[in-house]
Amino acid sequence: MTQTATRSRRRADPGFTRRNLPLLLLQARERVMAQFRPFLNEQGVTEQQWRIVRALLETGPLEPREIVTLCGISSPSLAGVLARMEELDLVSRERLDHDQRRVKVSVTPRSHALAARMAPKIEAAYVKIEAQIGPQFTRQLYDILDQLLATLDAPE
Amino acid sequence: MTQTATRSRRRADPGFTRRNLPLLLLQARERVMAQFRPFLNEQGVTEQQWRIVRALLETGPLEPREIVTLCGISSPSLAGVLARMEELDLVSRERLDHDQRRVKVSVTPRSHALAARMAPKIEAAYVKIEAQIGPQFTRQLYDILDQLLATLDAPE
DNA sequence: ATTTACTCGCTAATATGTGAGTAAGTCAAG
DNA sequence: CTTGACTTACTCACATATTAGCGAGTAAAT
Repeated sequence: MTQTATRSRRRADPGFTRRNLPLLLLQARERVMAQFRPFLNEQGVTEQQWRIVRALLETGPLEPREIVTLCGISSPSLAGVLARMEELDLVSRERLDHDQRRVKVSVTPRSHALAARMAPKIEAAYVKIEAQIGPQFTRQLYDILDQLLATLDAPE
Repeated sequence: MTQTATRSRRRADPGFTRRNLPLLLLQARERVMAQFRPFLNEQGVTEQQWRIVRALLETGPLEPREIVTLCGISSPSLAGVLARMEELDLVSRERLDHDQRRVKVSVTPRSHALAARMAPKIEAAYVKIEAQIGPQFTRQLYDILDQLLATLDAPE
């Protein structure tokens, strides 16, 4: 009976030999994000909006194409996100003179003010996280992620 | 002038001292997922559907509450996902007799067949990934993620 | 038996992700 | 100068995420 059950389970269940890596990365991100989410909600910004504001502050004005690759937001999503952010006066958009296809996205005073309110809390959360997992482990984590990203670049 | 520019930039830009960890984890997951996505599309299943099928096959029938924590899908999302999966005959749902609030979600022959078609390609993709990043690095990656998840468990 | 607190799955409204496709703009070849 | 390949941002249809809240069901305390 046990034999039959085992046999039929084996026939039906492919029996995965590897753990679910995308799921592990998803859960890891969620755990980290949970440390920051309260501050985002407090300030009334979404994760995507904050990612874009932070990228613009660090890099200067960007074009949608660049935001897509830098922030990991798909082009169709970005269209709506930027429209809402412009409505909220978090960014401004303007066409480039020499190439009417392209757009320049810039920060506004309002997003500067937002970042000024957010930054201390974000920094404090990072300090707390690093204290929990240890400085050596923190370095390892960043190193591993950098190496993974460097190795698996071209989707093919 | 440069001084003025610098001064005004400093006033506006909080100057983040930490790299964007959630973004790094997001990008890492996306790079890995890109190795599997073609197979999912080929078989006509979404990422969430496949995560659920795989969890059910590995663990046996589950209740929605358990799927939420195991698969990292929020309860509101899961309602729609399960409804569509039931429509596609990928899972079956039934109320528990002794507690009418609860539901048991089970796999169907169709999802068994799906998994049988998927498993070899998934396994091959893992082999390819591990070959690219090396076996030692692979272990480090899983270890780091496990430790991170073990350390940052309770959101508070 | 009834109130009370709680659990569970679900709905509603809005924002974002995914896959396919499109219109306008640019540019090089004919 | 015009055609055709290409780029860029965008739209559309649908699936999922997020936040809040709801209604039925359960169980413990009255």
